[in-house]
Amino acid sequence: MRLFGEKGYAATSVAQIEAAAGLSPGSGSLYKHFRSKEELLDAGLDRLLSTTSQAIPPPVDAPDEEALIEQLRAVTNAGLRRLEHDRDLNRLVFRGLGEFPALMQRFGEKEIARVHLATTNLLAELAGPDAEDQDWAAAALVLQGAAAHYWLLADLFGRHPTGVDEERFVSAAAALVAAVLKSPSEAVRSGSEDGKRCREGAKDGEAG
Amino acid sequence: MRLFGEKGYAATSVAQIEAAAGLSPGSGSLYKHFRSKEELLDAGLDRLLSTTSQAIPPPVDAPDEEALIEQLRAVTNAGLRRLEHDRDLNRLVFRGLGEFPALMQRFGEKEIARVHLATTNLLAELAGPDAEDQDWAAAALVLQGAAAHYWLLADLFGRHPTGVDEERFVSAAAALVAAVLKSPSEAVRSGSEDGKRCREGAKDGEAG
DNA sequence: CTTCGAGGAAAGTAATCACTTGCCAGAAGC
DNA sequence: GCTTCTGGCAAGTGATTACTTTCCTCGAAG
Repeated sequence: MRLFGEKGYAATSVAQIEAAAGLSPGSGSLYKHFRSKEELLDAGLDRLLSTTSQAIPPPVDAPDEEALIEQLRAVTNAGLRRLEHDRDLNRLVFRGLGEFPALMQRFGEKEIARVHLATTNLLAELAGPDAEDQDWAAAALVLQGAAAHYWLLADLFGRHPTGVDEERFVSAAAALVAAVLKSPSEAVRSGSEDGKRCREGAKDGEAG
Repeated sequence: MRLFGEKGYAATSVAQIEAAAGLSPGSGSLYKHFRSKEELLDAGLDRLLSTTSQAIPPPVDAPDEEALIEQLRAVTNAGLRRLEHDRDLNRLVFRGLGEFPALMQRFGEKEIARVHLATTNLLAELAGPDAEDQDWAAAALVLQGAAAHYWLLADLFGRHPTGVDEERFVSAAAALVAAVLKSPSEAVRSGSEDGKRCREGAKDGEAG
């Protein structure tokens, strides 16, 4: 999975996989364990999806602004660390999985939906019951999308090509979210009629 | 370039390229125009980088909140349209360019830096001179990162896997940015000592 | 009418690919 | 001790790869 993430599925040869696994490259020893290269990808993706990091500190209720921002910074940081922890999986999705729509679908349903739901719930809880009609699902998308994109570029280039370091990014993201949590605009509501369709379905306090 | 973006560089064969170009697949006719497959990628990337969309409506000064949010929505929308317009280029960077660090570097310096600078200037202008010490470079990263990630996932999956449509996303992103522009938090400043290093170097009003 | 060069096609070439076959060492079962 | 099974390796298999060589056509130049 590391090789698939680094160089893509098509560009990784079975011989290289065997060498990385301690087997003799070129010998078909890999086929004593998997019936094909694609089955190996399938099994590996299953394992990656089942071992993704889960827990994130649950939110506290009604903090002051200082604590709120610190909490948002912690959540964003945890998201970045999560992306780094599941590095192979994330790389794989963006680079090599384009030719396998079925596997892509699995990732989209299992992982993206899970993280997005958790982030949505977190924002809704942090905002409190006063702003229940806001489209926190869309706001969560902005936060986690920004984090994912920052990590992705930093991963692709070694460091983020703009030179903005992680601390500055995390601070800016936390400030943006904190601003809407404090003074929610009506524009969030006016975005769509069924904007509040995505509800708090899972009550477990995971996020990231 | 379209094939490279769709299936990746390694997974696209010269025969497929020839077929897509109207040549007879399998014949080496491509080599009458390019000396190698990699030189084709290089030349194609050059052409894509030189034909990226440029102009975005320049910002107006000191609008009220309604107009400000509408402007931010327009900018975010323009960013999404820009990503779609340069679809092949963006796909290529995230999927197939991992094996060519030199080409990656070219994209990072030319394109990412350019868009990021434009977005930073736009935010700084919209915020006005009262909030010049804020880290607009990092805030711009959040906005354009969120947009890029939204587009990327929507492109990979056909539509965004969370089900949040474009309008909701754009509204949420505009609301977030509008909130910090209205009531800037000091946390943006406290992120880093040299947070305001990235200044307004180019005065052309491009963004997206 | 001849010359010629640009560009396309057919047919190769060597390398690499995923994958298979045959063989064998060693541990386990009886 | 004999068999059996697991898992490793060397040596292939045909397919596909990027790329080359050779030949052909066609249109413009002289």
